[in-house]
Amino acid sequence: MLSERRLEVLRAIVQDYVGTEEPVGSKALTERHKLGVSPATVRNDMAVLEEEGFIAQPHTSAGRIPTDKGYRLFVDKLAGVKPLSSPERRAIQNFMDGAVDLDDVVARTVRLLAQLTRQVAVVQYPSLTRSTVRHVELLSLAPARLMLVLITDTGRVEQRMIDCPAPFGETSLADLRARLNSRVVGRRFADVPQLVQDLPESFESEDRGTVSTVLSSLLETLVEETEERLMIGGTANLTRFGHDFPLTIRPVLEALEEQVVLLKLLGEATDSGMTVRIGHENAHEGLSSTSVVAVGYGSGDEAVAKLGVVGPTRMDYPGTMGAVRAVARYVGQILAES
Amino acid sequence: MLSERRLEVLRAIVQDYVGTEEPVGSKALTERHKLGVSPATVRNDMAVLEEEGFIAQPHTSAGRIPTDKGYRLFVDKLAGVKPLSSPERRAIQNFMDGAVDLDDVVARTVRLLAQLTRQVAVVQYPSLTRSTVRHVELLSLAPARLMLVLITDTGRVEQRMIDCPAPFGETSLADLRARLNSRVVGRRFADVPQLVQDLPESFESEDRGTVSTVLSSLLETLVEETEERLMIGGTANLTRFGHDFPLTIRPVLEALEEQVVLLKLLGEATDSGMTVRIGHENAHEGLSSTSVVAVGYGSGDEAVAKLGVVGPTRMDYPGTMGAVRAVARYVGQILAES
DNA sequence: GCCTGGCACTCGCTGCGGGCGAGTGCCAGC
DNA sequence: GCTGGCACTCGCCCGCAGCGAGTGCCAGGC
Repeated sequence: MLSERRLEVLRAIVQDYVGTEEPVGSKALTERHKLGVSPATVRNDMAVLEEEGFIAQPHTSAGRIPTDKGYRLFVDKLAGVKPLSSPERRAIQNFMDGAVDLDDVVARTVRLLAQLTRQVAVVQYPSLTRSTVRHVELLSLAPARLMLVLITDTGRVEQRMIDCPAPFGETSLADLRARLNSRVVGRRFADVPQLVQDLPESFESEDRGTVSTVLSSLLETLVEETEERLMIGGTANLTRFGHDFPLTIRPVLEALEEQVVLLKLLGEATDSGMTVRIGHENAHEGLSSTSVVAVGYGSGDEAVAKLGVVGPTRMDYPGTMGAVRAVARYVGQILAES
Repeated sequence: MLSERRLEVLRAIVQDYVGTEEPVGSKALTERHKLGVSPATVRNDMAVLEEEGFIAQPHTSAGRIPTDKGYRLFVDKLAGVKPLSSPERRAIQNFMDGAVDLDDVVARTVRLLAQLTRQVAVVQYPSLTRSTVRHVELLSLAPARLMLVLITDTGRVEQRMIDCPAPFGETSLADLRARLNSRVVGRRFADVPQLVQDLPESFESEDRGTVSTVLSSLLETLVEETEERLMIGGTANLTRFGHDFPLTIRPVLEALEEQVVLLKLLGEATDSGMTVRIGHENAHEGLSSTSVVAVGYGSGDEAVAKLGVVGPTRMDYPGTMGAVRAVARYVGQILAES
């Protein structure tokens, strides 16, 4: 186990390195932090920290920089979550309050997060699986052509065309619409399949085919749209990455364009509480020099989606975590209100 | 007026520079192109071209690189549009044919364009103003709460909640729905306001308020949603920009995040035919070292939106223009079919 | 036993100077 | 008007030396 002071040294190294982007040496450390010991002592501590794998030297006879493992320890044990300042809180409020619809909420959230953290922001749209149904509508566009519209409690709308096996009368349509809604409104998407399972049976045989078609279309929509969308922003912040970044930035931009990768990334985050993945902890190769800070957000007590930021492993973890948490809470509130 | 050969020299310079990314000298030129004259002659021609502002030297005693003006001349007079190879055409077809809905079409188009041109692709969603109405639906969610759903011929769906001043009966609702649709289906969005102007008058006085509310909501949707959306992709290609790109890439990423900027950019492109804006011809500061190749596309004879790519001024114009044009045509076809 | 000052050593960074070579401009000749 | 020749420019590369931040180790002191 590392002594108290050695942890303190690690904390100081992380803080200084994050601030200056340059390897930090023993002398500079004792000058900038009141450790109460001499550089020589710090050097000994550093040697131990290096042996344990928490810090490393880029070259012999250069200062030390934290390793992924060092950041991990820092995040787990040494750093708290830094609450936002009240001007920042007010800024969030002002920025978010003009949002008019779900797209707008998500778009504003992305911009806000990117600005607050000065990093790349990723916001997942509220997932359908965990949402509940507000309304299901069926429109008759042509005698044998229907349109299915699904409205969620988070304000999202999905639509889909249906070609019916046989013409479907207005009354049957109204009937189906009414029964469908009475069963599923207010229920979770995940529960819908069971709830509608026996619906076709209660219809006349001539309509049964169409009803089945409609239902399977509805279920398909549920499945398909469960693959979730997301929005990213603040990619320009990648240019603050470091000096050598042609090589660094490229794989990151590529990863960011792969929605699948990002969704997986957010998906890996635990449901509750904040998740921080540092450097190689990220499964994706291109993100091995980045850290991901993610947290779930939701309109009620449960998370319906996640948001977070992607930045260099050398990032201000307490500040970033504070911003991510604050934004998630606020977005949750907004969704709950609407 | 420049002689035939001098134009030929300019063309050779552009081609070589685009290929090698390095200033091109007189000797290399005569070796790689059969100009039939000696390097000395080419030097004289280069001196003239430089005096006229078509090429420039980064440093004294280095090769020449084309200026914006040089590229402009190249694009206008010297370069054709290079048609795609048939494998490329087939690739487009394969790639686009699996698209299931409008979002998917746009998403695939972006990826395709980015891959073909190896540049940043920008695709605007089909604009509502020029689209026509396929269907308007009104749903009653609660006694005094309606939902308006608007479906376009390009497959786009917009929805909006309406709080009514007074409860609105099912029959009145059906009536309004029918009359509304009979007036606007198949018409252009731009024409809708006139077409529905006198609708409230034909209703009972007790319903008139609600009808007006619904209509104004409809008109609002039209106006609001006319502000168009777009999708971008291939930003990772920015890393191929050049050697010095921290400074180059940053303003470009920033500009790309400003949807307004991009929309303006595409908006400036002429409606028909391809538009190429080179370097400082772009109004936006951050894009002064990029060129934009844009073209309109549409489901019928008229353009409903635009798409294009953003890349370094040093780009393969004939190839890029060919790819952009081919993709635009193909997307147009797909939209027309659906 | 732990901390400290001292000391020799490492090694990346910077600046300097010279040689190289691609490229140019000019000029005289065809 | 084209060409070969020639002197010149100047950016780039390379090697070298000096500097200095930083290290590891050691002997001595609390």
